[in-house]
Amino acid sequence: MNIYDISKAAGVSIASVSRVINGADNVSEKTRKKVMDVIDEYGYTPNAYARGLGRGSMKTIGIMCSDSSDIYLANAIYYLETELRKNGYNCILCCTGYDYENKKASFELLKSRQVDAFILAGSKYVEKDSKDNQYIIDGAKEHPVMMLNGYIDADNVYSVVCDDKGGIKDAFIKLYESGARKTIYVYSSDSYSGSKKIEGIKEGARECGIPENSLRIVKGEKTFNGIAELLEKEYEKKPFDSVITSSDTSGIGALKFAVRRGLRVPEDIQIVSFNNSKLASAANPELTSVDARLEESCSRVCKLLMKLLNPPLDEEGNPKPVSISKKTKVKSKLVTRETTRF
Amino acid sequence: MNIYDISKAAGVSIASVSRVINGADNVSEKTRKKVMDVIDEYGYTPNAYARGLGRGSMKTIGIMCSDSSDIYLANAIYYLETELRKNGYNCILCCTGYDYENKKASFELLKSRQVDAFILAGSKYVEKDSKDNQYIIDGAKEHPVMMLNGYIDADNVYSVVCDDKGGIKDAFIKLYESGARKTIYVYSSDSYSGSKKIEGIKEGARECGIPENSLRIVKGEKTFNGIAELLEKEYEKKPFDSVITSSDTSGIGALKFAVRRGLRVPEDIQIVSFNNSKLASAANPELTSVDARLEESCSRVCKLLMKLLNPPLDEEGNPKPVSISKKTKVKSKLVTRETTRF
DNA sequence: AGAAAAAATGTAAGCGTTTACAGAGTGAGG
DNA sequence: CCTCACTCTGTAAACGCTTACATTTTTTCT
Repeated sequence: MNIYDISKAAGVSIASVSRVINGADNVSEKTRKKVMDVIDEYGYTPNAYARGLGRGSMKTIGIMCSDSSDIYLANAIYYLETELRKNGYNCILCCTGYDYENKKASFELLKSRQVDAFILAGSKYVEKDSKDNQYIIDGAKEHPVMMLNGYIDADNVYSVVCDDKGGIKDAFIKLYESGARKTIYVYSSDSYSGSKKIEGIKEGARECGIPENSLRIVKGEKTFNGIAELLEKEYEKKPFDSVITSSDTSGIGALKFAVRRGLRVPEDIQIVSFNNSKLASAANPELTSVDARLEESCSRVCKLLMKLLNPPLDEEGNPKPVSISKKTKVKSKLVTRETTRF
Repeated sequence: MNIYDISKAAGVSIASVSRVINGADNVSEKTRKKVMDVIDEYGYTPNAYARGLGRGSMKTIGIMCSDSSDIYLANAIYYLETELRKNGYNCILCCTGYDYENKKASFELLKSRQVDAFILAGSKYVEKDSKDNQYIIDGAKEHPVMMLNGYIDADNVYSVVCDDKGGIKDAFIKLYESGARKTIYVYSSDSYSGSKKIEGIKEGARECGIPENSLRIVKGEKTFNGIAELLEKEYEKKPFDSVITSSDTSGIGALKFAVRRGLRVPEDIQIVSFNNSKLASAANPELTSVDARLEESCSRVCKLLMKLLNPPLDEEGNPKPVSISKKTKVKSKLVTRETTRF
């Protein structure tokens, strides 16, 4: 059932059918009705490839994320997909894993799918070796790239990032004010936001008058037990009275450590995690967590993207140049629950 | 940069270029090299629409799920997407929500994207009014529909379901054997698997010699607090000594109830949840949970799909008819942790 | 060396749309 | 009644690929 079938059945030309299904305004009511009747009867759905070929845009966004089963990213995908679909765009999802080659291959793949734009969700798309970001920079020459919680300085690459640094800094200071003097920071991945968080810790310490060399910053495997065991070892070395973690998953790990060690939370040890995902409120006791304002961030990403892809037109029908800042920062917010004394 | 540009630059015909990029074996090494060199130099990516148009398949699977931020579904999406991509297929994701009209609209949308098949992930796609499944049944006439944890009896609709009934039944019996005599079952959605689980409870009770009318089965909102408050009310009415929940989210709710009420787990009250997602092991104490074997189920879905879409060929190159059972059941498995005495 | 078979390559016709442009129909104004 | 302007409709050429079929080149066999 294609446009020819419909045109034949309705006794009009394919151009008229095309006009009707695209809601053009230069079609007579009579024709519109004839066509619609036939479509309703036979249940025709236009072929999106042919459309894409014909008009050069598929109204499709490629979303890359390392692992959609990560609670944080799963939420991001949900927000992004829902919002984009409202705007008439569909999403092709690629779970790329963490490996550079795979990430690059996924990008190419989405390119072949002629996506109108890319969204790189999560902070894993900024490689340490900046040469390895080249494929993104090149890709951006054709289609805009939006980075959620990542940042690369390049043409046509835009970022929406959470204020990781500020969020962590606030947490550190709050802990200090509530009496914590021996805080340990646990993180599990080196990434754009990862380094910002470490900056936050350092800044917080500075403001509290803690010398940087007495700061404890450790890296562990991003699993509940991985973190719990890491903290166990660290505690053996030297006890601490509070933990800040770079994710809720690690926060849960910290909690498990405390339980196993028989430490009371928050009396003996305070914990602040990051993201404020479902895990934070699922925990027992519930985790105090820095809310990364994911929904807000995703909504910004979509809004910027729509502006870029459908720029407003001037009187003559030419797209007006839009000025969009390359980096949008979303303020994080500390959500106080049961694992802290403040 | 299209196939003509490449063919010109390489001094061969577009057919040869096409053969090279599709890895056909009837190309001379010389030609292949010429073409590959040009492609490497200019960085050509074939246009997937044109390909789809040309060969009638886009190698794309449409995945529908109600809410990709649900931990269970997020995992499913990850497993499905990863596996399908390994087989050369891409996924278009649609988060449809729970509303019938939206689900139907999403299905149509994927149809217009000419997906080669549909995967309906989660048990929310079997409507109560069976008329409302018609769009799926009709759609299946064109492209196979795979249901993950749902079942509709129709041509070209295939199901992979977890043995919900058996899993819940086992949990019930285990609880009984460990001394539980007043078990309450909490669920939060009516769906295909939802009704199977209730059957499981009833069967378990029967085997333990508990009369069906003394069985407590209650329905609540699928949030931590929603479930906790529901149980609080139920406990006021009449205490119970064990809870089975239809999801880990509800299991966490049950745990919150116990904590607030000051009940010791598992001494005063035992809890068994369902799915064995990350939430179950994040909980404190960790939840005993029925593992729905999601990874196994997803892998089955993909394998079946690949068989359907790429049936083996006989000597003459015609597709051999494959016989695929309409319903594959995956055995669930009880994972014992800290919220039960067994 | 020549014929036949096999392999490599090229040509051209689709695939189902969109859209510029041309053409037909309608109504108003002179 | 003719012309002009306007609205509506149709024709045909893209869009970038795949692939059946025809043609050319190479290899094999006698």
